[in-house]
Amino acid sequence: MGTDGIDGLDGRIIVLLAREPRIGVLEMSRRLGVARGTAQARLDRLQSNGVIRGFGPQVDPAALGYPVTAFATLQIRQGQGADVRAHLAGVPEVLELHTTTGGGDMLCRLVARSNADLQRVIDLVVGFDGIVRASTAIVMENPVPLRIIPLVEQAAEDRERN
Amino acid sequence: MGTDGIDGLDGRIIVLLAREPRIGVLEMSRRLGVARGTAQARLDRLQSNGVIRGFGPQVDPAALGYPVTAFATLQIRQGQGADVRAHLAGVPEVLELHTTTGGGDMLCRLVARSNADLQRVIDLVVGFDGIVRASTAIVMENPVPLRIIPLVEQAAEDRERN
DNA sequence: AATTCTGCTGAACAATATGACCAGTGCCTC
DNA sequence: GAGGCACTGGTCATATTGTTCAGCAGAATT
Repeated sequence: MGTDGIDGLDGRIIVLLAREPRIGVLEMSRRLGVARGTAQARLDRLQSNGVIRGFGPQVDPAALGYPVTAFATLQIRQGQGADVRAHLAGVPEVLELHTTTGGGDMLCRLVARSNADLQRVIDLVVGFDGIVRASTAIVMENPVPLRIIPLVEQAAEDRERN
Repeated sequence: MGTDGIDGLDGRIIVLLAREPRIGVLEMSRRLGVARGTAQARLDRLQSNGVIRGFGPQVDPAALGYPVTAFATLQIRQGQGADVRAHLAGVPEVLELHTTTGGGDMLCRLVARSNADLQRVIDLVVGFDGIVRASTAIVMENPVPLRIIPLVEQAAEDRERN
């Protein structure tokens, strides 16, 4: 396709947007030293490309009253995958769910109101027929919060070097 | 403190913002049926509360050329935690890093350009002195992408019921 | 019962940003 | 050499922003 990847200007747009998300297109063009139309067009393209999925608010579960995060590895009974997915999609405390290589394994990210509440959430999650076994790891620290900037910069550099 | 949690209007603001992130405060107030000043004040409060951390662009690693995601569980040698954290923070392909309960365990999210490239990333990640053992699970599907809306709605309902 | 707080309303204002255009220019490809 | 493409720098009318104001209702305090 050739539509994949980003160049240096795209990279700078994303980094700038990550640092100061509420700036408008005009201010953006000033910072980048390009014409407003250019910034506009690049931003439109990044969004229709799917590189930038959106600008949804980043909500902190802790501030919502859910300070405990955990990852659960689930072993699924053969053929029950779809049911389990539907079940987990219905649990608000399941923030994310992946199916991974190896047998019928899934990995999900959970949050809870407290360590005690985590027990309730886990029971809710694994108390379902298709789930054979579950092992949970509680998050203590988050030294590297979810980030994308370093990867964006690397992708932009790689593209530039072509 | 009592500053934790959100009420129904806060919840509707977040949901609305998640659905149509680029709308302004004025449009927001129209949709919610409140005065502009109210919407303004609520949004400001949500941000200074830390409930909304920001509006950074949500970048899709796949569109950047990194379609492969994996989770790696790392076993760390006693006392080497800080070094390992610093090492992993320097690897762009490490999108996220958590320390979890149990021994010296860490869980990190990785991306790579391909399955073959994943080998390079893993070598990069685990080729470090403090890391004793690593096990990797490659993500095949992502039935529930990272989400927060259901939790926001539940938190708002819980608050309302008081 | 009176008072003070707090949050919401509805309105105003100047300043700014937006979306939509346009002609002109440099670069690359065919 | 002609087109196609992306960028520039400019215009325009319209919409939105940040800020401030007085008024009002309900809750809590005195």
